Amino acid sequence: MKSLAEELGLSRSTVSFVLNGEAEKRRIPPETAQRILDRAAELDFRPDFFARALNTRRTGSIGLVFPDVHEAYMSEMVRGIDEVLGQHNALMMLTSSRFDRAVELRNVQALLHRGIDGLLVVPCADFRGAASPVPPLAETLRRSSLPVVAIDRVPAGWAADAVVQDDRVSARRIVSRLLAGGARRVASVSFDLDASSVRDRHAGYLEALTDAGLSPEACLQVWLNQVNPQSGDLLAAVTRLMALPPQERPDAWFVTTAGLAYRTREVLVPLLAGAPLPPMARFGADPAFHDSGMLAVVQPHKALGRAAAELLFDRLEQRAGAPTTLVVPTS
Amino acid sequence: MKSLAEELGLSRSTVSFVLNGEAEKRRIPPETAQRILDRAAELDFRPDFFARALNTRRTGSIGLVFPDVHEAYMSEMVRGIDEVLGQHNALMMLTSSRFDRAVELRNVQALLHRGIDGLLVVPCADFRGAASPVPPLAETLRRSSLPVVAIDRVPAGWAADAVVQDDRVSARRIVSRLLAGGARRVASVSFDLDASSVRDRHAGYLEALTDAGLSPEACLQVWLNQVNPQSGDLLAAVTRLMALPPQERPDAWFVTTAGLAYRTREVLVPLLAGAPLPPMARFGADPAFHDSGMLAVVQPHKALGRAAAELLFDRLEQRAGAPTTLVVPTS
DNA sequence: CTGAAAGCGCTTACAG
DNA sequence: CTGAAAGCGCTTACAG
Repeated sequence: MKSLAEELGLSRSTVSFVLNGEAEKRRIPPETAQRILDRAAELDFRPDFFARALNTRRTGSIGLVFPDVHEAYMSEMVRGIDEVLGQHNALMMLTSSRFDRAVELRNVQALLHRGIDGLLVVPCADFRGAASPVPPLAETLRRSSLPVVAIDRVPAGWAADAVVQDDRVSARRIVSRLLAGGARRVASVSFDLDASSVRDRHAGYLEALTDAGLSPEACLQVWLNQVNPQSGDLLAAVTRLMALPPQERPDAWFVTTAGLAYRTREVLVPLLAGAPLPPMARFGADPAFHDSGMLAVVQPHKALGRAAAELLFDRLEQRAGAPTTLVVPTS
Repeated sequence: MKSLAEELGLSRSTVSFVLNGEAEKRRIPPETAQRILDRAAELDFRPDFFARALNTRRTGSIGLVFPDVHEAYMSEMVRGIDEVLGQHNALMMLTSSRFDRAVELRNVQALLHRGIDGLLVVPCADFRGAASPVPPLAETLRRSSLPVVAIDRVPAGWAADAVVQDDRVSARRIVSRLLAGGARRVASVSFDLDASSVRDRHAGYLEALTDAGLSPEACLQVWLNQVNPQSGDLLAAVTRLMALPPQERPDAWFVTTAGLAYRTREVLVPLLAGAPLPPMARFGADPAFHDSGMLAVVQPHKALGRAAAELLFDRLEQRAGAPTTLVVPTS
């Protein structure tokens, strides 16, 4: 930049102003400005990122923290986010928390340190009742005063924006479909996470039962307390339910996530002793070209991503207001 | 840092040296060093990222450019990379090129501008014969002199390191299994990409035929020239093959990628008129809990990721040598 | 309208 | 062994 200024016989300030699009504001003659712009383009000159950031404290980067980069939902969500970031000339810095709140916190701190203008996070949740030594993310973020939007679930103590899908209504609707199909005893299987999405899906399940004039029976709810249901608790729970007298046994299954639904079916099939698989419903679509035959709530991942990114840029551009939680409908 | 130095009655240089782990080299009394370290830890002080990078030109960030973030292979590869980055205290900056070389180039430039110490890229490829206006990635990278490792395929003109799987041997082996099962006319379906992986898989296919004493017949090779085979060329090609006289018709299918294999099957099934689906083989495993019944080459994505990241750090640590291409076996 | 100057928060020869 | 000083490449009041 120095050489650019010297070459054109101008001061570095003038060059800097023009390059930052403040030519008008500074009333620099359009002709001078154009000369600078032309020459900069010729040289393919871009102000040094670090020098610029050291002064302005802005980077044009948005941090993302996702529990995993392989779940199918990721891709659509990232795509939605990417579209919006593109419109704002921002770059995303994507990290994976691997469903671990400690890793999540580390990633957020690393992103903060490296400079991001805003953060989008699909927060991890602890199992209910598991006293974690990791301080809540909300705390760290509040101190940093970084604009941030939570996606998919609202963590405890969250004081910022969030974008979620309508978990309660979706659960209610899909469980109602099971009931409309003739089921009377719908079992529900869920990770027992301290997350708004889990609570809401469970609430929707209960509502559907009530709608149908059934009273929810506690014994048909399976709460899993471990990430890996292969460890046996899923098998134990399903076995227990299938050991009930025929008229008390589940005749349909509602599972809160796709992966868990497949595992449930895997465990269930051998226990059926040849009887037909009862209807199953769950959140999360099948992968392409693989029809599991289950009812599925198709989650609006791309719309969630878009909405979250747009909300974030609203905040960055100071269109302030109290923190909101946007609810995106499912299909 | 200034206040830290003043508080301890030391110069900023001394503090800087100690914080950068050069206490020994500078022969600073261990006791002084410890005082600095302790107080820095107490204050949770970390040197400003931008100021540091402005001087050192290093960021501790590694850029990743992947064609997509949703393909299943991504997750394992990212995990492998992440493990190695963790060991080196590096953070990854992940971007998606969406199979578009123009986007790929933009992403690389954005990463370069934002400062990365090295780059890992799963390169996009053009369709063969499609003269792209986008200059080869290799060119841009050569100019930047950034350490870089290509994963999964070696682009044309690549002068740096690469880590690939053994595409030729894997293809040969799996096609041989089709032949060992009794197939005599194995059709091959592939995107006609200008990529080493595509060439190698095709070579392996031909070798397997030769091994079995069969002469490759050109008419059984389907080359697709568009990303989206739903546009009809796949249907046309498969229809053509199935319209051959019975003894010339394919009795097994080898497809170079999983997604394309599912699409091929989708197109094939209606044409079979109730006849049993012939054996199919392909690269890429089924998603969890979904058995397609096809033979599959399980790709060593995690190992590829690990190996690529390790190679990159070797370069960063100056353990130089000529560019190499590592070949990781499949299973 | 323009430029000289201070400053962003560090690192790193260099002199002692 | 330690510190004063220059410099990394910009931005941005401020004075004119």
